[in-house]
Amino acid sequence: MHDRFADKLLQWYDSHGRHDLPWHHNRNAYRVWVSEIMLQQTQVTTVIPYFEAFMERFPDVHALAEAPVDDVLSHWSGLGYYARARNLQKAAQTVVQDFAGEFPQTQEELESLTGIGRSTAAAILAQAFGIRAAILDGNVKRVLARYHAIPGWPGQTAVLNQLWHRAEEHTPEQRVRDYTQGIMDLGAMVCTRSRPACESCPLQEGCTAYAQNETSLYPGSKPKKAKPEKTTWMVIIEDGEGRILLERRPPSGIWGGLWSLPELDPAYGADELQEACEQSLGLDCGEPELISGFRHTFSHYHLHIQPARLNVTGRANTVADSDHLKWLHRHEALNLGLPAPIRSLLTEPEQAALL
DNA sequence: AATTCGTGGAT
DNA sequence: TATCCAAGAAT
Repeated sequence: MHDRFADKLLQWYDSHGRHDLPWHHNRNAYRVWVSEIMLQQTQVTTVIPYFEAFMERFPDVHALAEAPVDDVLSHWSGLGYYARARNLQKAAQTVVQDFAGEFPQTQEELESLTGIGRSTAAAILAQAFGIRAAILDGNVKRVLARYHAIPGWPGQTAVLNQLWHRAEEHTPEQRVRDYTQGIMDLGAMVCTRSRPACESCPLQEGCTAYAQNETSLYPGSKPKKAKPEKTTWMVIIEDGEGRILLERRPPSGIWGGLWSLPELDPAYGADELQEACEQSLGLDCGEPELISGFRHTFSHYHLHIQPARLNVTGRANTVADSDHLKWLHRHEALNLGLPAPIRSLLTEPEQAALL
């Protein structure tokens, strides 16, 4: 079936699409792959500076495969969803070891690499190799849900299956690279979440939601749930030389593998922090100085962070440097993979308190 | 199928 | 200020 959808989209893309994003230059599978992983659930404007710095430090798959994991995480610090960074390096090592450093060119082999799912694999095939494959990211979901007036939330399997069917249907044999970029650009620039620019849309003629004047109904929104509230102490413990104690997070779970401040059970009162430091960390500390607390919001819960500063009075090395505990100067700590609010706390404690 | 996993832009 | 939700994947 000859699909006018793709023809109109491609014509629009030629004159109105984005042709000079950083990963469009020196295009190769590695750069396309890294950009696609960074762009998962993350806006383009946020990704650009991270992508530039990452490519400077890890210019190819070998550099990434050989790097210390802390170096990789530090380049991801602030970007969120840190499993992406850990998976990225694992996949780089797989590409080097199992694929002789060359990215595979089949959907199945790409999806075998951790962190690469159906849509990302298709994006790599199309963008890097010009192989026909259908993508279905947030932009495409929005465009297709409106064009075909597909009701329901795309998180539901039945809705998602319909969207995938339409995505496959519209993807052309020719110019898949431009088509793939073009449909994402259309979603980002014209078929936007709110107030879409339907008057300048090349697909207006066939769009069912537009014909019904109901673009705002598509795609269906996610059912909302109240986010639980959690609380924690975070302690900035300094030794006599002005070094701070940092603790590595467990490999899985929130902020997995990142370095953070030691946390103490919120059941402790402010007047029990010295005792808590002694019990949890084996450190003798002086009077705590409380910093204003603030709330950090994750995708699925709120965290009240109550920071406190304490100085070590006894011997700081009762806590030895290890794989999960380190004494570091502030500027050394800032070179690690730190969660955003902890980086903020260590950089501008008073500013962080205002968040 | 439903949860988990971050952060910040946009409104 | 609060809410939604981004170039999703793993479990």
